[in-house]
Amino acid sequence: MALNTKEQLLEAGLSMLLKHGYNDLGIQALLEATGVPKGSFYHHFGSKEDFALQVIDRYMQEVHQGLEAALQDQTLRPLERARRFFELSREKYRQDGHLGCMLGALGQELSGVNPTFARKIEDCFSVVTRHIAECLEEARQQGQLAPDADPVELANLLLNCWEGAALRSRLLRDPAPLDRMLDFYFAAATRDA
Amino acid sequence: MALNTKEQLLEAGLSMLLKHGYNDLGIQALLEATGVPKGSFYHHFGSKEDFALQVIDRYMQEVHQGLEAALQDQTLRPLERARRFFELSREKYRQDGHLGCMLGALGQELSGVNPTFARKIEDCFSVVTRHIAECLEEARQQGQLAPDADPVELANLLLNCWEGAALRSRLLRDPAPLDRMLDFYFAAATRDA
DNA sequence: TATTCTGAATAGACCGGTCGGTCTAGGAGA
DNA sequence: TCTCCTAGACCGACCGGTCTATTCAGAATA
Repeated sequence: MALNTKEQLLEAGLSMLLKHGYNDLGIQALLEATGVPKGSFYHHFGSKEDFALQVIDRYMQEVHQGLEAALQDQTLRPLERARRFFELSREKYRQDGHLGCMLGALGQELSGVNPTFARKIEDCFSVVTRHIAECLEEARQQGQLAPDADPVELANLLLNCWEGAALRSRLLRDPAPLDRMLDFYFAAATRDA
Repeated sequence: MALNTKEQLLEAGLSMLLKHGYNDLGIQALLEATGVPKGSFYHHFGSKEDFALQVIDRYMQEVHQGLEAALQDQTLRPLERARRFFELSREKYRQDGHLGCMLGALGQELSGVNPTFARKIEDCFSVVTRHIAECLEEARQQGQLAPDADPVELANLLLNCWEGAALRSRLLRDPAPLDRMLDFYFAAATRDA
């Protein structure tokens, strides 16, 4: 039951961290929600911080699944693949109750004070943008983007604006800002192809 | 000294809330930083939440100053006025140590759990977008934007993307994402004027 | 196969410290 | 004197984390 318990904690951590953030999530609440005793928690995790970092790793596993599902889809042209990734993310947010992106939430909450989390989350973002940038480079080569477009900068732009839209979507519990942002971005990026 | 004490608390609250967020900011730390005894705090504020809400009000006073300084500047064309507002904000972020926007930070941290803050912060955002939208409408009338452009939607887009860039800027302690976002947005919005 | 051993995992009482918040007393200006 | 404000001791609750006892599956031994 060892792996099972750890999995259970990480799984609950995904939803509880997304909703409560880091500081408002008590270990005790997590244990009550999962029925796991405290001793088990500190057997599997060195600290609350260690736990949260592992939850982020798990979150990134899901992100990578999304990236793979969208960016490897050979039935789509490159730009549509990139957009598909964010549409898949939007669907995940919907399933989670329109609470937006955990990376954005934890990044805002913790990066003012905790450099470990700031670096961790920035690393996650930069991994994602790297994948998106590769996809956008393909789009550029296929003429979907202007020949002088900068895929890395465009990818960062896309992700950053997405995170802003995700915040607004979290405030309003409404996915509309996400779609509006994608419409605007892809219209703008495509226009001078 | 009554007003003075309250002012002092709000002033310290501005910087401490921006850096620490809500849950990581202890009343005690605030009192030690200001030299104010606990009794005074609870004389002026009903609770920690009440205090934070008033800090947000104070933050919005500064935002309104920025809005006024930028959007009323008759030496600039409307679109340049809008951009100026965000450039003023960027300078404020710089002074505060590149910690981004307090509304975005508190919005992400608290909106999952606390509807009072979610509503409050969404209200702040919608007030700002309303001003920006008026300015963009003027731009549309003057031919700086396409005749069929939707100023309200464009204003929301602008603010949301800005908040995303502010998060990234906070993570990296670097204003570059803010400027990149403005460049992209205004190039895109202007292109088909 | 039966028995012993062992280390991982479970279980929760318990710890000091800190949390937000209350209370009462004193001081200052009207 | 009366009202506002300062002042800080004090409160119970809860925080993250430690500690020790116990359980239990499976390897080792015979």
